[in-house]
Amino acid sequence: MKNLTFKQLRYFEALARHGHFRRAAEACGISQPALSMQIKEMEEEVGMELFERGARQVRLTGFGEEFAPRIREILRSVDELGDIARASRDRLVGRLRIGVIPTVAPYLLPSLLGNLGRLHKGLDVHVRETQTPRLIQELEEGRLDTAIVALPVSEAALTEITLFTENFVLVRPGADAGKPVPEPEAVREMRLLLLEEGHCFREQALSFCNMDMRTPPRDVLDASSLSTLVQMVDAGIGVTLIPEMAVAVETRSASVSVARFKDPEPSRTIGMVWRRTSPLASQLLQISEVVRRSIGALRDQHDGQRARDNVPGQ
Amino acid sequence: MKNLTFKQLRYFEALARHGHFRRAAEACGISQPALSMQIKEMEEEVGMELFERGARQVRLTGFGEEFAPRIREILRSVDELGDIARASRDRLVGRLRIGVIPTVAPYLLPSLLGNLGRLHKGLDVHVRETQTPRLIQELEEGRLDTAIVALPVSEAALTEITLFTENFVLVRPGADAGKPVPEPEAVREMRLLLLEEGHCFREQALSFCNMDMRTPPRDVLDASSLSTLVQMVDAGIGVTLIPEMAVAVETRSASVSVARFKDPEPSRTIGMVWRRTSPLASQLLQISEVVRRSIGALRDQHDGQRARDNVPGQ
DNA sequence: TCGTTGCGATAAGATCCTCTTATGAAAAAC
DNA sequence: GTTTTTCATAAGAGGATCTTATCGCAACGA
Repeated sequence: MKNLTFKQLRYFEALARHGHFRRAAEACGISQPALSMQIKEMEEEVGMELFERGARQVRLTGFGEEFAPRIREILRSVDELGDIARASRDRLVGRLRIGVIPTVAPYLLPSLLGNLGRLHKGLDVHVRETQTPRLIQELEEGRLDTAIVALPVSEAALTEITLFTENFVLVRPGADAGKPVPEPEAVREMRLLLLEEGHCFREQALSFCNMDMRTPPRDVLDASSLSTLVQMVDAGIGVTLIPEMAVAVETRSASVSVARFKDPEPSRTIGMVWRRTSPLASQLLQISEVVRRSIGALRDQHDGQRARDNVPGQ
Repeated sequence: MKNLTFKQLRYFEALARHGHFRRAAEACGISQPALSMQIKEMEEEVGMELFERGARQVRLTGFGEEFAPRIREILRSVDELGDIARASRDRLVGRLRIGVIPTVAPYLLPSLLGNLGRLHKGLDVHVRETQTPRLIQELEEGRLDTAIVALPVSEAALTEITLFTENFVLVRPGADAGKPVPEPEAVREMRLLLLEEGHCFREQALSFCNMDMRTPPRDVLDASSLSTLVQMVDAGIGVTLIPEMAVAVETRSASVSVARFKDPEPSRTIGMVWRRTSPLASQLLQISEVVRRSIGALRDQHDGQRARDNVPGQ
């Protein structure tokens, strides 16, 4: 049964339908002898006669009739493969496994998932939220299709594209609202609250204050989310830095003040990365556009809120 | 999608399983470039990349993963075709449509169907009981596989084999039991009860009495079954002829007498016919053996009963 | 950083398969 | 009895598929 071919199945089906070699051959677009040979070969392959050649008509044998519905079913399945392929040709479809770092996920995802669902119906999005090193590892193992992280990643096996750059802002207790913005070095002397180890944002914040990773600030509090940090500031425990993106969400229900730094403002660049070999490259570029659009929407929203709250703009 | 081949599907499956071209090729018994080419061709056919070629590993794309289970299902179905063929190779299997004339069916079928069911489990027997011309027509149209009729049929398109020959016996009212057996011509003068037009047995009986079909006997009664004929005789309405085969069943509950004719006894030959082109020929020969065995069992039963009832033997 | 190694892609030629046209044989139709 | 219809067979052309040899690329090790 190893040498059965699709052609033979199609020819079988045509012959069963027409009951006539010449007409069936015509329907298949081949000559009558070609069909005779293929049917014969198929019968040899199967080891049973499939058709009864009468003087005036060709009929399925009882055995052939057992084959016919199964063969039709197989041909249908194969045609369906074609349908699926055709349907997915230019459309982004199937599973998309996307990783996002925790300091981006809660702000970006609601908007992004909404847009993806609207723009790419039939796309099955899986989200993984964890820290950069694990995302990169899973990406390289093929367990993720892409990741949204802070650049640069600098992995030879990965392609990275920039999505946007955002500044960090200082979050202080509401009472500090009017005070001058401290110099980076001055922040070192304040009670600076930071995320726990492993978050790239922690390193970025430390780096801005010119702090070495081996000489941590006086009193660190290892929070697991920006939300916790802001709540801590609100409780008067200290100050913290958060990315602009998080301002709208995190300061909404807290009486804290937000202050921009003087130039050069601290910032981070968020980008998308994927395996250089990924065949999804072109689709991922499409996705990156959707991400930018989602960010844009967030920014507008943020700006609107900033105006209402009288938060210093840039 | 018209040029997909089974080979490609098998190669796809192997590559998906091994995640490695060389090993997959080895598993398929071909060289690595051959596999590369077929996969590439398949991808072109589909219009999508199915595998992601990484530096160190080969993985299914998300799209490929949608294909994989379907392809496995198709391969499974094809293998099943092989299984079915192998299982049916030497065994008589599937549907067997058998036609039987009404003057044989009620006596032969109980035993025959029992034997067929016992000897060929999995054989799906369909029985059609009607008169010879219709059986022959349905046979030639391919709506029956074989028919059991009185020979000869003399159709060029049909093969016929003899199953057995049986005599006709005279059935008279029980009161006539001791009377001498009449000459054939004498029967003509008796009130001879016959089957309705169309039954071959009617013609055979008439022929025995040297009656032309255009000069029917004085008082015909067109019965639709031998059973009816015997009941009529039992009621004293006349006499009839029935084949030996029917004696045991039909005279069991009637007080009629059965008499053999003097040589040459009237008789008929029952045989099996099928299309000369039927691929079932060899299986039908097997079937014919089962029929003979069934007839033999009937005869023995009949002989036993004849001995008990003191019916004249031959 | 530079060979080395492993892997898949590509190239060129041999082989096998499948198709076509031409023809044969058998049965049916006229 | 001749013609027609139909499927099978034969022989050769063309195409598909395989093999061996080789390339290019990336990862790995010294």
